[in-house]
Amino acid sequence: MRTRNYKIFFTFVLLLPEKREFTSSNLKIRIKDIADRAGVSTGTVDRVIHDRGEVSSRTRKKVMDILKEMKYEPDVLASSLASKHPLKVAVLVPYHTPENWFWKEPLTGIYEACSELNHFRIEIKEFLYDQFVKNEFIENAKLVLLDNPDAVIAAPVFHLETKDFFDKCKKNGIPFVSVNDNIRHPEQISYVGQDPVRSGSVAAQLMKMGIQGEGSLLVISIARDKDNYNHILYREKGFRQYWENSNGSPRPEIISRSMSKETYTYIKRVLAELFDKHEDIRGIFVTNSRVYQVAKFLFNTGRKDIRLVGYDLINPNVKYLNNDTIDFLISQKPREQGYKALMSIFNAFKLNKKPSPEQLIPIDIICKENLCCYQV
Amino acid sequence: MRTRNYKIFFTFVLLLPEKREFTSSNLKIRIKDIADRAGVSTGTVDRVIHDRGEVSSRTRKKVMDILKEMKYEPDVLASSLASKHPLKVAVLVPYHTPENWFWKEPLTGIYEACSELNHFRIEIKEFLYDQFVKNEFIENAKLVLLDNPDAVIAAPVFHLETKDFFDKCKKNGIPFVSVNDNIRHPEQISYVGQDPVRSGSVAAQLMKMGIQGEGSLLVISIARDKDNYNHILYREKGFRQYWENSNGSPRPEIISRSMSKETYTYIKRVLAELFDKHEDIRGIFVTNSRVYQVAKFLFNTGRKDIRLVGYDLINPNVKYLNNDTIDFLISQKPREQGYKALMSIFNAFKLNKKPSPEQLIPIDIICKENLCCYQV
DNA sequence: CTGAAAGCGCTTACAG
DNA sequence: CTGAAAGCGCTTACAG
Repeated sequence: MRTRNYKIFFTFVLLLPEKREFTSSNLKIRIKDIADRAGVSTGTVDRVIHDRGEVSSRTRKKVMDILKEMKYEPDVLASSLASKHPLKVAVLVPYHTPENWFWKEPLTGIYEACSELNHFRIEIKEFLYDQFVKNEFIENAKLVLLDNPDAVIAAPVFHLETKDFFDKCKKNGIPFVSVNDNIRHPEQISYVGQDPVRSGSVAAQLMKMGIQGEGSLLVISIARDKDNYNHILYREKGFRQYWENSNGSPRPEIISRSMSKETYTYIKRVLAELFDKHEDIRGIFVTNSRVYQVAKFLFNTGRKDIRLVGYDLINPNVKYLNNDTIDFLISQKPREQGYKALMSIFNAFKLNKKPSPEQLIPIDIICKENLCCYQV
Repeated sequence: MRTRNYKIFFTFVLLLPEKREFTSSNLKIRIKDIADRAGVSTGTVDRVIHDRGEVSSRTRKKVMDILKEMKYEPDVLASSLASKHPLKVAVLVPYHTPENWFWKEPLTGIYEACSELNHFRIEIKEFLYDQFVKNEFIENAKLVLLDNPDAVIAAPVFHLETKDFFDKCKKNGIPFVSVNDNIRHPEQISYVGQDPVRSGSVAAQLMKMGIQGEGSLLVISIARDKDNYNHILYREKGFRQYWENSNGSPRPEIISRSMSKETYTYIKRVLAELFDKHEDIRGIFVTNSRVYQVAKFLFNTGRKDIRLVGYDLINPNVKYLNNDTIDFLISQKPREQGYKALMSIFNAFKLNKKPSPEQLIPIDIICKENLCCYQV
């Protein structure tokens, strides 16, 4: 008689100086056990488990029932070891450049997760598009579908087109995870990203710490198209909400201004006008990563008295954080997003664990002093 | 002829709209390949790899050489599947109570990691001691050694005694990871925790944002014994360093005061005296989790104008963060510490990956608005 | 539609 | 000190 492995599980005894130990108990249920019980072969059980077809509906039903009854859980190790097919994951995100490497981070996170899951065979295929060119998105989305991956990770930069793409994934039976922005597709297995409204409130609280007393605040949104706009709107909303909810303290005047061009000359002119018009500006909240443009203006004009808060640890921002022009940056942790997205897919496929539908990333506050810990 | 699996590896081609794919290439090296090459059996290779003895030094040498030459990497899946012995990890940390649950978190992190590594057989055994009772530490340290685990995770609350314990681990060939506090034992495989000096500087920058202009700052250290003292000293050092390095801006006077009793009556009296003596106090930095005691004082005396920064997301602190008495808390992320500690051990044992000797945890800044993201 | 057998890469008694 | 063989739990052709 062979020795069987025991299933390990936790006993949570939390009496004080007590020890807690893993306790071995009930035998692990194997495919063989299911097969014996159902009076079929392991091959058949495998077919049922993986829905490979070629099983009579009667047998199928019987096996399914026993599977449930005995609470079968697959052994990922054995399964991966025996399987010849790797898990193919397609990643559909904007590409990055040395100047704008924000979108490099989710990829890095994905590869990080991948290397932790080294032993399970996972294949990543990248489909990268220009974040400002809708057609490139559409083109790449098509390629993804042609490639027929097991799962998809996508950043829904273009909302309508992404919805369309997700619909098609659904039709082809390909599960998908949305990162960084949430279009709330009913079939997405998870959203991994920040709560933009909340991050606006965080910005507001940081601002409040820095300004004390009266004065007005500027909310600057710099974006050359409306497609990436959702985040911006939500962030501003959160920023305003904060002041509305904080009773007692003096409420500053909040002036919103959006700019449709990203050139410094343009931004500089608009800012100069704003400062002329409003002499009591105490702080500026920039609703996305373009905060460095505003920082440049403040730095060049020697306005050290203005509090400045914005988003993302991209290089130009870091530079102005280090010379004290930007006070705080809020990180979207794009790397963590990628990491968690891939992990969710792995868990869903290999461990049959459904990820929680909304995986909110913490809103990290970065200042000059703690910056080093976040730059790996 | 059987079909061989190919080893998967990354090609990092970062040209722009290019796709990046996993490319299959060189065959994975198996024990069998090594055995063939060395003219021995797989059993012998296994003995060499795991240093199980019973191998002639000649054979051993030959196999070792080939192992290196062919860059053999074990297949964890197969190895775990075949192995009967679980990885036994002993955890030596203070126990927690409902009021003081800081030390619950590393355990939670460890179990989190454990459940991610579900399929590999890992057994955790807890050895918990009263953080204020040296003898309990010593007693539990002995028990750990008796238990003869494969690896140890320990929080070096009592420095000398921990050194002694680590020495014994070394002698018994048990690798150990130090969490939360670093006694820099030359043999520890890793330290997982924060940089306390740096966290003091972060506190200082947050303080600076909030105070503008002149005034003095209080640094309060509340600890009833000297054993946990290292952190406190380093944090204060970082706090002072910040002002020394920040030129230009007005430098506040910094008044340090340590309290050896934790009772509110005592703390209240001392604080009242300090406020009497120094009328221009603008902010208080409390160097550990006892910040709630100071918050209580400020709250009771209606001093809403004082900036307050301290450590750790324990319940009483969270309460005062939520009512705006504490402005910022710095989190030591004890859960993440536990998580990383266990992962390091797993990597070291199963994947032969040496962890980096110092794994610094980011210094997270928590305020009322982003608190929710950090409370899981 | 179903089963028997070989195989994934490693570890483990067992025999010598 | 060494090797041959069985086994970990699953998947995969192949034969019927």
